[in-house]
Amino acid sequence: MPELPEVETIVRDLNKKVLNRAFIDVWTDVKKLIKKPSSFEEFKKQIRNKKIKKIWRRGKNIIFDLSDNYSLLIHQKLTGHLLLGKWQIGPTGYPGKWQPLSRGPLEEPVNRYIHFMFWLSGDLMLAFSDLRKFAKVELWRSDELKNSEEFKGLGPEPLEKNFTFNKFKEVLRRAQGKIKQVLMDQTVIAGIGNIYSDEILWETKIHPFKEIKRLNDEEIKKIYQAMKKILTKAIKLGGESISDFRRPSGEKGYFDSERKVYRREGEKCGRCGTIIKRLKLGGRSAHYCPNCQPIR
DNA sequence: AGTTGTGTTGAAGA
DNA sequence: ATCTTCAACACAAC
Repeated sequence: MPELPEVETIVRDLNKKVLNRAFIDVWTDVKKLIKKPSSFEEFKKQIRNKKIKKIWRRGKNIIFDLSDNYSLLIHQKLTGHLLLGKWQIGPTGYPGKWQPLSRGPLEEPVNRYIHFMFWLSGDLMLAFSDLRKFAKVELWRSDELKNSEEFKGLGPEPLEKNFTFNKFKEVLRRAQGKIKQVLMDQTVIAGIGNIYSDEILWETKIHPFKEIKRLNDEEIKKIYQAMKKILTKAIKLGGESISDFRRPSGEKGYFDSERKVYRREGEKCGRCGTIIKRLKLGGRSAHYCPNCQPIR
């Protein structure tokens, strides 16, 4: 599940490998993932021969800034991830499936759900693997994307230097509801999902269901600090690969060694030994330690 | 073998 | 308006 650290990992890896390459051609077997422009044919026509100027992240969105004022936006949703390498449509073994031409992590099953293939200049391919086909692919005029409603609606970037404690307090004051839900609300703050909201709240010893209104300044400060610390550390480790996420090389991220509560229901809390529990919150799971994170 | 859980987002429902 | 539920989809685990 790519959240901010996973998306950032992909963006950093890609920036090292594909700058100044051009999109030569594109293939897909799920045209409906392209939400903009309205047809794959048009998408293909527009992206051809556009050069990659810069790759950046906004929330969980990956944006390729291209030549001629174009921007390619990819939201990986639950199971999507971009891969770099070389493939060919397999004539044997798995007929009709993309086969990596080198041995290694790209051969892993989780990297084989390839539904987009981009040919880049300089003899390199960019593949998009997305098991559940939830992703969103859009080609924008760069200036229109920056002024789009979906971009303006996104909350601030938690890791930006000018995102101060006072600004965090301000956005929380405007929000309402339970802290876990608010942390995952992209219009409040951009990039945090289920994994990191659970981890941040365990770190701060705050119950995921605690109402925003009932948080005092000290608690908000703790959340602010834990958020910066955990997201930064996760980026350093290349993200979390407990499930489908892989970096562009096909390799796993190593945040797993730091994972304290997410998907650890029934295990012992690393701080106090109490059994970690799971609660349902708006159709998704919240993992927490009932001793360290009392309701209050 | 059928049912449920998985988690992001936007749309539909209340 | 604002909150909750659900659908999109594929697979693992029960």
